[in-house]
Amino acid sequence: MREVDPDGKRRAILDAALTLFDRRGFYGTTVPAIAAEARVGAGTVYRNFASKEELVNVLYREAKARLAGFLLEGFPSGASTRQQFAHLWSRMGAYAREHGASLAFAEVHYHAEYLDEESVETSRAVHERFLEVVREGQARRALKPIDPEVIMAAIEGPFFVLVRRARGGALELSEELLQRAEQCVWEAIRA
Amino acid sequence: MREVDPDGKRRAILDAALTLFDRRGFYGTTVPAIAAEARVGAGTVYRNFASKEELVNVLYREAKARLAGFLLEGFPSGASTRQQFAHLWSRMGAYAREHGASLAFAEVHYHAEYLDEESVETSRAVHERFLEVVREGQARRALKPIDPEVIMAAIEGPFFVLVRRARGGALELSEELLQRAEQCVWEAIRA
DNA sequence: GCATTCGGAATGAACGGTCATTCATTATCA
DNA sequence: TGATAATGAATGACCGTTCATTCCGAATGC
Repeated sequence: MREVDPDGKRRAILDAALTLFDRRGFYGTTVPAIAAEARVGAGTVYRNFASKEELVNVLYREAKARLAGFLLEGFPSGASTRQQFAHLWSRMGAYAREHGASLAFAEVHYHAEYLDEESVETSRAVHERFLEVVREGQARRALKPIDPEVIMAAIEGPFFVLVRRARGGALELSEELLQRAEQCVWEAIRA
Repeated sequence: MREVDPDGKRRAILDAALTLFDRRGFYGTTVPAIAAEARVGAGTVYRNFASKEELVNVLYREAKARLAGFLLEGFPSGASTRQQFAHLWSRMGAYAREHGASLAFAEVHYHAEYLDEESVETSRAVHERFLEVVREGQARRALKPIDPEVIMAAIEGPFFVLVRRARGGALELSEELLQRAEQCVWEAIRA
């Protein structure tokens, strides 16, 4: 089979788009700007993606899937809920450090109107996967027996606020800070 | 003194802008669209605001100030930290219900590049005001003696996630849900 | 080995449309 | 009637997208 995109132009376009969408949002980013950042001609963007909308959707699904894959990598299915939570939290921290822009992108574009059905479905599926982890923790009586959405919000929420403030330069996402936060969040969700 | 803007056109423009910025963001909203939504001519927008940028900044500062004022209205300075927290949480819920768009606007535009120095300063000052409340709770040994930013994130974060999901139609911001969440958050931050 | 041919990849100037903003004109009212 | 408020068509810039053209490496013929 012939290799697709041997020069990695498609990849370069996706990376450039991520950088710019992260900085100025979907409407604030122009296709010529993406092309320039990727060092390709404007036409090349349209050789790889049907439209600016398709581009942002491909990027969104990729960001969501990559995040979910990263968090669940090495997930200790057999371990205690406390240990499972520690795993997820630590992976979240690592992901924020390594792929900050991608993380912010996956989070902030939640339910934007340019997201198509497939993207919304991807988002829903990823969310559902983590709800299952929460439900399992509840079944073991390790987590509070309340609406799983509240548990999810108690985990995601503080994390995203800290990541955002860190990306804005207001604080450093140090190991210690994340560990303090982990302790708080665990006390919020534990049964 | 002559009354300024007796027809409330400035107000109408601000309200229209909030509706549209909330729906499609800053770059996704056009000035003619704001004018149409406010039922004024496009030129009238420029009679009241120097530019689209000034308009969004005025709106942002107004949203931030209104939110802070609302939360601190009737704040029980003499009460226990637990009661102070209950007050803030309940006001947050009321604000989300009454001014959802304004709340989302004040939150999501955090550190957008079209915000000017004055807006950033307003944001910083409001944040600082709430940090002080946290520090007082820590001084009384009612809250965990950790970085106040973590405490703030533990409060704000879950709340904003729930509000966002509720606005997206994924769940209802019921009184019961908010009370469960309040209990979780309190356990996260209490000493 | 070298010249030639070939076809998809890449390009960026050009296009129709829309943007933020202006301003000549009209409407309003003290 | 004069001063101010309001208007919306006009403007120049820039948008997303197209497509005639160029580029480039593999295949072919000699």
